[in-house]
Amino acid sequence: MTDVGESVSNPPPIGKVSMRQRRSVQRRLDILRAAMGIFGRRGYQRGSLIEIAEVVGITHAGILHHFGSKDELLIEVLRYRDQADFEELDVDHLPEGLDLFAHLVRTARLNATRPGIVQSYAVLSAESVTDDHPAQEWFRARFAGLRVILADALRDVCAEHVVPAEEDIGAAASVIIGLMDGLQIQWLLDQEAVDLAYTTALGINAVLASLTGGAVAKVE
Amino acid sequence: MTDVGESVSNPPPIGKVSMRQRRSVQRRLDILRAAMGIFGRRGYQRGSLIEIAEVVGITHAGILHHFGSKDELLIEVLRYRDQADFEELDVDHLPEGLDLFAHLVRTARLNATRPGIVQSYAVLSAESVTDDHPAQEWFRARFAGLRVILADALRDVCAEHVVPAEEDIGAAASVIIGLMDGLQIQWLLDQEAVDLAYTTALGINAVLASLTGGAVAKVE
DNA sequence: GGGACCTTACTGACCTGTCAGTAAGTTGTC
DNA sequence: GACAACTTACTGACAGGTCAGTAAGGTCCC
Repeated sequence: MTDVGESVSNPPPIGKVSMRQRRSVQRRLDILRAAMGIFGRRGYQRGSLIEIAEVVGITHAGILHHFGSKDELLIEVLRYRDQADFEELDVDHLPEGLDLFAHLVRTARLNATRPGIVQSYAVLSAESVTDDHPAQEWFRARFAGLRVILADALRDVCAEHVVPAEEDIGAAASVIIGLMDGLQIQWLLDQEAVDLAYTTALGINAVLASLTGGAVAKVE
Repeated sequence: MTDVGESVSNPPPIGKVSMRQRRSVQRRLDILRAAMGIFGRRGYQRGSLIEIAEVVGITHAGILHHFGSKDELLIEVLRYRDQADFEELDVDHLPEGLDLFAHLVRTARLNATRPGIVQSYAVLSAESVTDDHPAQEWFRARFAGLRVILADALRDVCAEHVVPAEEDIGAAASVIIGLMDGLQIQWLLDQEAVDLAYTTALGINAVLASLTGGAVAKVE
């Protein structure tokens, strides 16, 4: 599942900002954006600091000056991605209840316009399950958090109708996250064959309908 | 989606088999199994021929003698995995109609007992979307084939009830494949938090119910 | 049945390339 | 002049792949 915004601690600049500071912040952003692109296209393992550095126009040692190691850079990229999503979708907090699911479909629609970003997320999340991967804990926590958010929203939606068993709520949350992620991979491999937004909406609506006994309006 | 068996062309041995031939076949199998384990645990990129060779008890050059290159080894591993699934589930042809979906849930139950195999599939399929990945075409073809199989089965199931739009059949097929794959990643990251078989069944049933208007029995 | 001859299954040394990371020097801003 | 933001130059590890050589198996001829 690409992209559900999450608050990111970005300490606001206080007082005067020197030109040097501003340049440094800009460089870090440049590097993060480049890294996101390279990691997306090539994966974390194959994507090298040298490639990233070339995009930015510096040497790979310059990147290590800003981010201590490749692993740290990866974690920062993941954090940055969350924040960027938040801004792009122009929301400052996640919607609740049924609105959350409409938001997810909107996100899928947005994602269909940016394969690079989707790819970075899809590749990294799957890569993270390998032994000792630097992003493993990050993704574990992220999925756990997402499941809670989705479960809350599902409980909301169901409250007015039949209330399903708690285990079904949890399972349905996992299924929605899972189908979004799985569809992204199929879509990345064959964008002609899979309509990301349409299939995502169909899947989410199927889960919602089955949980509420069809008593809920379709999101789109 | 891990594992839907597919017929693999394994030419039957004709006439007498020399000891050398038998040993060679056995070695190839040893290597394939070891490679599957290493690629699963470490990914294709991180998993090295030297690691695989150590498991088998030969040198990495020995592996390259049997398989011309690391890329070729990967493709053979994928082929081998398909074949092994077929045998393990003891089916010689895929079931049709509603039975196919019951089969998918059974597969999920089996998969829950073998994280290594699931991991190899999940990691490799996601890795394959990166630029110039040696398994990209293989996975593209595999997903396309799966979508056709699932779409056929869905049409079967729906035939006795309402017949949905053709695009919804295709989307539903993608969703089922996607949710199985996506759930595997969540499960690999946190096997306590996700019940692979239960969530898979819930997802599949939700899609089936939504497509047929709830007029179909649940699979389990 | 014994030996010549070929093939297969390797090993071990080596080559080339690439990588992350480090240390020391340079430049420009505050 | 102090410090941040670099570059240049390098190291050490490790990767996949090549190649010559070796040991053993199998085949065929006498």
